[in-house]
Amino acid sequence: MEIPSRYDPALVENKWYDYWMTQGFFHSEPDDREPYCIVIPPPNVTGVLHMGHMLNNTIQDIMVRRARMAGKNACWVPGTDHASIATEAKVVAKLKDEGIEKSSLTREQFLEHAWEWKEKHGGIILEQLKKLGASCDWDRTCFTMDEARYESVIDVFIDLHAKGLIYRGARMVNWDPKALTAVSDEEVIYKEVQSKLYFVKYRVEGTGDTKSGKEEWLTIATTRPETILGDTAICVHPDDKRYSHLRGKRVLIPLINRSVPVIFDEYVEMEFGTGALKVTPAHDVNDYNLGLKHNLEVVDTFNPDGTLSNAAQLYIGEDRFAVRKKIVADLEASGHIVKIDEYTNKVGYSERTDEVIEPRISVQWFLRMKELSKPALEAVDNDTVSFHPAKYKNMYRHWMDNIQDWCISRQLWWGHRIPAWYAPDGTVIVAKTREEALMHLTPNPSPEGEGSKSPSGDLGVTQDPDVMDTWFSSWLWPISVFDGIRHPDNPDIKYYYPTNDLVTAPEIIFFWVARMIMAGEEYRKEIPFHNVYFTGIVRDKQGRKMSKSLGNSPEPIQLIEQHGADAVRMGMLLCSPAGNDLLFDEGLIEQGRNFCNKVWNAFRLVKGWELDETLEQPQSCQISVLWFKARFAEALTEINEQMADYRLSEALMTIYKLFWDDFCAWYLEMVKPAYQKPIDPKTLESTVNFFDELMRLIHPFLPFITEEIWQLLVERKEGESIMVSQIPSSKSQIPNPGSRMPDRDIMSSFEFAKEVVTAIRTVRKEKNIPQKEAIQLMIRKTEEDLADASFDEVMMKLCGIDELNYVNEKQPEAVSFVVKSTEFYIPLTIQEDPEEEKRKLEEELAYTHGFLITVEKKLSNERFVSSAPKHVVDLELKKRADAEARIRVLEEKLKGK
RNA sequence: GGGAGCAUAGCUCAGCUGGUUCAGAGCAUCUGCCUUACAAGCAGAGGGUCACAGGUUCGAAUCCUGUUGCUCCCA
Repeated sequence: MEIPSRYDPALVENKWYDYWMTQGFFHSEPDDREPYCIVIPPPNVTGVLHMGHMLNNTIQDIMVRRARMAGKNACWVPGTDHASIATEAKVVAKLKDEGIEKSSLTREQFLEHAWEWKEKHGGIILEQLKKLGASCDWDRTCFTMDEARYESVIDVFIDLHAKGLIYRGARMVNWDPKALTAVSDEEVIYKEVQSKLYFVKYRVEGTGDTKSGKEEWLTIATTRPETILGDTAICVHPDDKRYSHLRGKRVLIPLINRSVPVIFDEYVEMEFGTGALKVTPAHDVNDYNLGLKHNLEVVDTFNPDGTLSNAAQLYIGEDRFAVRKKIVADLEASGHIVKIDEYTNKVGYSERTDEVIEPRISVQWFLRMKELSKPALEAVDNDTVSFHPAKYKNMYRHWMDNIQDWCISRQLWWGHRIPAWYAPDGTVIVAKTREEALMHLTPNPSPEGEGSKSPSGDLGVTQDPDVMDTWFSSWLWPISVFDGIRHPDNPDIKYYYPTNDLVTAPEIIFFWVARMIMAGEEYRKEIPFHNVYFTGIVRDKQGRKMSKSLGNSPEPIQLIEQHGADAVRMGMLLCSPAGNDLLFDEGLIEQGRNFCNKVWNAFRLVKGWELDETLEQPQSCQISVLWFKARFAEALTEINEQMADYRLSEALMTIYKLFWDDFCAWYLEMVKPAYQKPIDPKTLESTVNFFDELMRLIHPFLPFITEEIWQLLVERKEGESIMVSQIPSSKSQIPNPGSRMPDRDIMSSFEFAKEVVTAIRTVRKEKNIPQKEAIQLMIRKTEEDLADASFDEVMMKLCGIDELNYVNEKQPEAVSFVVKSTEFYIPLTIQEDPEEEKRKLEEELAYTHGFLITVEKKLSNERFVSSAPKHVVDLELKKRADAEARIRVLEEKLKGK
């Protein structure tokens, strides 16, 4: 036998991926078939493949491959995302390593470096996805900043501005002092940190400043003493008796002695701290709102990079966290610190740079969300877009109901530049090009007034230096990959849009999913996809999120190299119940690998059979074929239902059991010829067909091994491939022609035979009868149990029975057992222990009696009989009859002991 | 602080609008086997008051209420 007993994925995976590529199987063009389309959640150009990608893309690949094999025109569009902040940070860091400061470069020079970086690193993940087997249409690969996508984003900005949905305004934004840009609410991650609560006292103005006057102090509690210099009020609750005497009074800010008013507002929690809150409108969102309400002064004490500004008066130019330490020391020295408590609070961090976010007032561009969110909310509410699992609908609705305007500008260079132009007089024009902007500014522009070279022509007009939030390009993705913004009627967008399924992580339901639905409704008047499948987060065995910093994430490519892509795909899926987080364990990949090996060895067995054309098909094989056909059809229905419900891991488990248990452990053992004996043509043909069907069923999950075996199973022509073959369907199932038995009867009849086989195996084991030693079996039927001999030959084969007889009498010199209400005897010379036998029988009898009692209890309950549905009552009646029959058999058997 | 969800075997999870011998699956564990496809295997076995306390019902893992514990989202 030249086929090795262990499957080696390294030998086959690249071979078949190359074959699929050269055959062009991944590419799709519109035609008259039904389309099936998925757009990939574009990975960052900064990223490398991590476990989350592996899971996410395995799922997409399974769905695309199934659709393709179901005869649909399947198209999976890949691409990458420019990741504005992350990429810019990487490029800045890289330049710094080379001794180049970003500030020393012009915008154009910097972007050259950025593009260079993107060309070098941007495609890494896509290349890695190929190792996983991803059947993306690589000819359609997109990038959020390539020409078509870039222009689409600009067009949309201009359009939404024209519609009055985009506006510019001063707001408190989440400022990232490291990246020097605003970020959206969604990009702030709140982390619990151990910090301190400082109790600081402020002197009430007009007390203690004359010799006679008694000093009076007001103590506040704060976690951010460095912002004290920006305080413009102290706020207390109007009902707070402790402070009611301070109405109309002012207090002095420590160290700088600025006088600020004491204000009263119900916003303050009396129980927290001292009940007195310092108000710093420039540096806290809530304080900002309080400031608006009470018309407070705004003193911005920070520079954009998080150092203190001139307005702070003290510590100018020093970092905010250094100042925190210093000011506490100074306050302590000046006697303003009352006490310092340990305190746990939540602090916002930038998702991209992990820097502590500084709330800051600045002028930004915003997108008004109320109007856009309405149709998008409806689409999910009425299941035009279905979420899987559906529990995310609640979360979605809640967010959409409380939606805030979207801050879409970022103070960065890498990205889609905001198409807004400023004239020296402050006029703002949104236009696609400088020329267009100039046309708006000067009704009759001079013909030579082009470009920045002629200041007289452009009147000193400058373009907004900022770019747009990365998600402002991602939200167009399902449309823009088909160029449907610029060319709304092109054949691709008309054919593929709306797409079918989106597979993504729940973490970006607002960042991305919700906004894509909005963009779809706005620009196509149609949803972008019918279904959204939310995968779980990949965690380690201890439930920790996998991350680079923890070092608890395996290197995916290494896993693939070690165990094969099929095994990795299977391992990931086995631990990913729909919508739940998955606790990844390399042991699961081993399970996947073991399964591949099982498939491989089953193939070795079948391939090794020698055919004898002259042989008749034995009855045992005939019935075995009929049984497996029925079992396969049953499993297929189950798998189809599970797939339709997006329960992929369950579908895979059904497949696992179908192949391993039903096909290998039972069917192959049933039809397997004796050692070195040939097989008959009918059985071989059926078995090869089963194998073929099983491979096609498994292929979307394990693309490589199934292709390898499918190609070796029978002679294939060049250009043939399992990935473009038909997936088994209930329609393709031929109802068993040679049998008079319906499938259901074959199945139940086999279940009975299985029980008998198991019982005989137990007897063999208990009585120490070696496998080689043949035994006799006698069956004593009862009237209740209609004789069914269809699997007798199968039983004989599986249990090493050389003689099988039906009898009417009890057999004295034999081991006996009961299945359902049929008695079986195996004649034995060995003496068995009558006491032990009796005990067992009594035990079983007691159990059956107990069971009968519970059934009779139900049946004697009139309210049960009258109110339960008929089929439930009938079932109880049948249970009673079965139990009674069994009791009769057992009792009779016991009498003889 | 506001909202959502979860709690079933050692682990990860199924268990639909209450009703099959309903308490399940896979893994892990234990016991036998190197039985000629596979020890990455084969044949068996054990293991759970369905978080806790009430309630509704002829009947509750399933529906309701409360308690406890955990997770996520928003502020």
